[in-house]
Amino acid sequence: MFHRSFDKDMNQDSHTKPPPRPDCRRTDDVCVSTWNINSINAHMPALSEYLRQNSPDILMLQEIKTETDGFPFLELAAAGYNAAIAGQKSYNGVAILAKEKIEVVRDKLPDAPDGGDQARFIESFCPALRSRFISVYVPNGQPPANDPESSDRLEYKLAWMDALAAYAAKLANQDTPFVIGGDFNVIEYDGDVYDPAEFKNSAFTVSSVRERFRAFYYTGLTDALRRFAPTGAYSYWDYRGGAFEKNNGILLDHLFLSPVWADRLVSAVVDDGFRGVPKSSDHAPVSCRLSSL
DNA sequence: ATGCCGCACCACGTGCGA
Repeated sequence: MFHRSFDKDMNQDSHTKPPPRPDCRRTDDVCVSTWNINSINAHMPALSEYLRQNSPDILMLQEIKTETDGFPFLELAAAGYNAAIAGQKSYNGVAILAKEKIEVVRDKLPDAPDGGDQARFIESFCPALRSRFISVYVPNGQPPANDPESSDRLEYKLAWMDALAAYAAKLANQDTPFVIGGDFNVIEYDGDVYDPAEFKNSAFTVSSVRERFRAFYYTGLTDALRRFAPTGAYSYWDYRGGAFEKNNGILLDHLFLSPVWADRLVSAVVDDGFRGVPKSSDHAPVSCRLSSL
């Protein structure tokens, strides 16, 4: 009787779809990540391992700290990745890694201060994913140690963020879906830092910076991580003082989705295991899954 | 108040980062 019944059930189900697999197993999803790598050459082993384990379709990188000449194109190609880069010697430098072919749309933020001399922005288009992907590294804004009263760097940061908000507003009026990922160097809420008092009135928390951060994403963008990460999720931990072990972290890295992608957001997470490995960046990757267009 | 750590480089000291 059991077998008879079983066969009958099978026949009844033969024209229905199989049960959905868990989200993490859906191979048609698009995985998009961002990571402040703090020198791509110093942290290539960790990057290779991240690509092998997580296999993101797109990875936005910041602080690659090299020009094109020193960029590890060959190793990345061996790992199955194309790269678009806006490089700079020693400091800054951004890139976008992609499994599929990508085209550089621009390698400077329009109307950035100093004409965008600092390599903090790169915009790509991926025909296979029918989307733009933009990697940004917002200026730090803190004064240098030898001139703690100066405001030049904060002013540069504010001007840069004004230009970013203006550009996001332009993108919002275009049809192409996009993701803007990067290190925004903003502590949006006091809950995004282990000790708000220590960062009070810093270039990460002052209202002028928070206001510009919101002006940027209030153009209609969705912060992927906010949908899923709890308060107290961090993406940066200082190298000093055992900050990672104490979880003395800060949330600085974000993935912002245009509306079409926001409707397809499946999950988002900080891959904080990659902050714990030896010779790691001081930032962890942030990644999200999107159901494909 | 300072260094705490780790990166790059006109490198054995300095600038930068958050």
